[in-house]
Amino acid sequence: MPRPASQDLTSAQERVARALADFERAERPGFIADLLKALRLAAESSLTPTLQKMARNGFVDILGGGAQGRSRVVRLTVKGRHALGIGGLPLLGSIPAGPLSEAVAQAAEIIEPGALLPHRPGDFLLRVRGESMIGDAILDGDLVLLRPGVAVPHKAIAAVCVGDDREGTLKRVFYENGGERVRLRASNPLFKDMTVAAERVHFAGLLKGVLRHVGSRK
Amino acid sequence: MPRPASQDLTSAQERVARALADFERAERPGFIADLLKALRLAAESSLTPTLQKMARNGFVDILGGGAQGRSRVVRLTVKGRHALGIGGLPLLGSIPAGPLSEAVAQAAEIIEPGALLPHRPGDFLLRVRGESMIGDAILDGDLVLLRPGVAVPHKAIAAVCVGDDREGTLKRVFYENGGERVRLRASNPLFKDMTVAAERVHFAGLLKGVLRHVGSRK
DNA sequence: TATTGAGTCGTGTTATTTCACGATGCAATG
DNA sequence: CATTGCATCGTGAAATAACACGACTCAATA
Repeated sequence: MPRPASQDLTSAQERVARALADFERAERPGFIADLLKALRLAAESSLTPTLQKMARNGFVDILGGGAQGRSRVVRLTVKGRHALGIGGLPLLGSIPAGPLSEAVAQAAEIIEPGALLPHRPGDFLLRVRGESMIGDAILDGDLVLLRPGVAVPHKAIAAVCVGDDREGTLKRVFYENGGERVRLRASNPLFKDMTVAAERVHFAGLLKGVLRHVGSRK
Repeated sequence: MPRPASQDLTSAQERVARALADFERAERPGFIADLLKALRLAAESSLTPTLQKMARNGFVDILGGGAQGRSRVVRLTVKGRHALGIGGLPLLGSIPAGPLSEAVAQAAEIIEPGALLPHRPGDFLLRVRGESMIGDAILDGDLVLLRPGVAVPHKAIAAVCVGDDREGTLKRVFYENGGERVRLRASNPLFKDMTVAAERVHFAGLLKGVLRHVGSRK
């Protein structure tokens, strides 16, 4: 076997990385002591040099430490997870024709689950009821990500409440008369436009994303 | 101020929780020593009782420890993040009419970012090109979550490759002649159906989800 | 007013960890 | 065959963290 390049993991490094992946799956921090047990290593000094090499190559982060007695915690980086072929969702350029692992290696991007739908604090989800936005490819049962407290641009889709209406609906927003009046349009042609005074309209949130589960979950 | 119920955080507990949230945002593990510094507490014994109460009430997890010299790492639980009103996306029952915090408190569910689109190892994303699935509310530029290696049910949508075609497309799949032939239908009526022998069809993945970003990301 | 509990601080003990050093076996390379 | 790098193991010393204890303040209650 040729000596692996610094982009790859040596066999021992891969063993360490897999153990770290197990820790991550169990949502446990990667304490050195636990890692030692999982790898059945006798002494901490058997692990540290390997770990330091992995950290130098960017496969893991070593947090804490720096002084004697101060515990370290090891974590896989995105690069480390990628090197194992796990974690994150590969965003492929085209439908994979050959073996999957090959396609994953060519993945244009690896997207972490948490980054799938970028959101800020304050954002919220709403489950869409009814077919009123079917023309904008939003179906009954879809989840929509809404952002309150931001300006709703002309022609954008937002969750709006009119007057004392508590329920509210998704509508495409058009400003008319220099902003005095607001036209609300459902994208289903069966629904008619509604035009109301701007002060009677309350924007609950601007549409930032759409999410749909197909088939049974998981 | 009345003594808070065990479901709420006392002021000191909230301070600790906010510090932990900061750590989480910075993707740093919650070492006791770092926590002490962030809270400007003089001694570790000032923090431990508070932490233990929070752990008993399910706001934080204390990992590690158990023996002298073995470091602990503290992490906010989902309940803890919820108590701070941060983290996770609240799935609301209806559009919030009043103040947002009230609506969030009534949230039917708090969804962690990683659980938004449930996926298994091996799943991958593909960016949809073209308007061929517009009738199924999948637009140009949407991301679709595909699961390879599972059976494609009748009438389900899947990424398919026919023959030597490498590109592949999203199609709705119908089995005919007892499974001998497969009819592939784009949901855009401008595209015609295609019927091919089952052995010439390769399913790259079964559609499990659709994801759309609206407007600029972030 | 007395009581209760939370939060804070300090001290001492003890177990554990990190760190630094050297030594060995092994595989692949030149 | 000698060299190089990796992985493993052992030892010793220094430093630190957890743990347990008691004491104090402060607020809200009964």
